[in-house]
Amino acid sequence: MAEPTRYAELARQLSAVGAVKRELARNLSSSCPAGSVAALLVVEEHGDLRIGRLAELLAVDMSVTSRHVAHLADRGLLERTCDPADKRSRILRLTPDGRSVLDELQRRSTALLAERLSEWTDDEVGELTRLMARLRASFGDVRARATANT
Amino acid sequence: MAEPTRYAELARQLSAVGAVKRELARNLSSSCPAGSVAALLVVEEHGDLRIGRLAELLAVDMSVTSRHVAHLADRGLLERTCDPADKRSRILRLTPDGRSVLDELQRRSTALLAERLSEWTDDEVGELTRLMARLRASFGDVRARATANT
DNA sequence: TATTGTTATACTCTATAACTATA
DNA sequence: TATAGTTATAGAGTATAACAATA
Repeated sequence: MAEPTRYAELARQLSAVGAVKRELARNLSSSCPAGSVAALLVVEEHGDLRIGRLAELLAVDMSVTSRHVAHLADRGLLERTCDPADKRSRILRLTPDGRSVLDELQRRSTALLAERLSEWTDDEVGELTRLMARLRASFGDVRARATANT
Repeated sequence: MAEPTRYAELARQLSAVGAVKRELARNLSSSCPAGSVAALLVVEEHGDLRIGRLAELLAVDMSVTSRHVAHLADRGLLERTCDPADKRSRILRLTPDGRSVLDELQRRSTALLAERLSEWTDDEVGELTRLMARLRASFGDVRARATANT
């Protein structure tokens, strides 16, 4: 349990991190919208999954996810196959093209971060990444965890 | 200088942190839009400043900032006074009402984070906050630094 | 001429609600 | 009845471009 002022400072940094994301997005200027890329990344990270599960992991409404998935499928970056066990469901899978897009994006974001964070040590970058992942697990995955077993 | 894979992992976490921000915003459900609150926080943090400077710190276009500021001024949370040294400029200042809104929001976000991050130590929360602030300084403030002396 | 700020327009992301198909 | 997904609509956030006032 941390001191109360710690939480206020963290909340402020969370609000301010939007500036970093905007700068990153501007410099990457991908052909694929950022929201769709976020969805693609989750599919890559978690492997095949349903749309509802993807929505939980993204912490957005299923309707939003459905649109992103439709967009990605139209572009051939994602594959929607019917779930034989539940004909209402559709299983999402990354296509080779989808993987190419992510690889390219990763290559460019890595180069950009390497430039901007040249004064950071390996440990510092790793520590920030680890803590952000833990923040997501502690804070953002509540709904995802709650329904992960259904 | 960190290993290349570190940067890719950080980029992924930056993409995913949106989920945390959405969860936070949902649970706070402020009367004031998140974008305007972000602007208000920067004014509080940096003291009186011009709209152009605020736009740099937020890493958004000045037109966007102008709209947020107009919205905040309409609600009486921000004050726009003319700069005597440059009649094109307007100096922004937090009003007592603006401070009240931020105080209330801080109170609620602190309570929410305290609940979700109950297993984090004081040092861990502090370290994440420190690294996020440094990320913002290293990555996001490039344009802001470049024009800070003009 | 250049700069500060505003406004008009368009695009992306999101949520809510109504709907279809299946369980 | 309940659930998985889709679609229509509306609201917030942002960028670009055209504009007004001042430097």
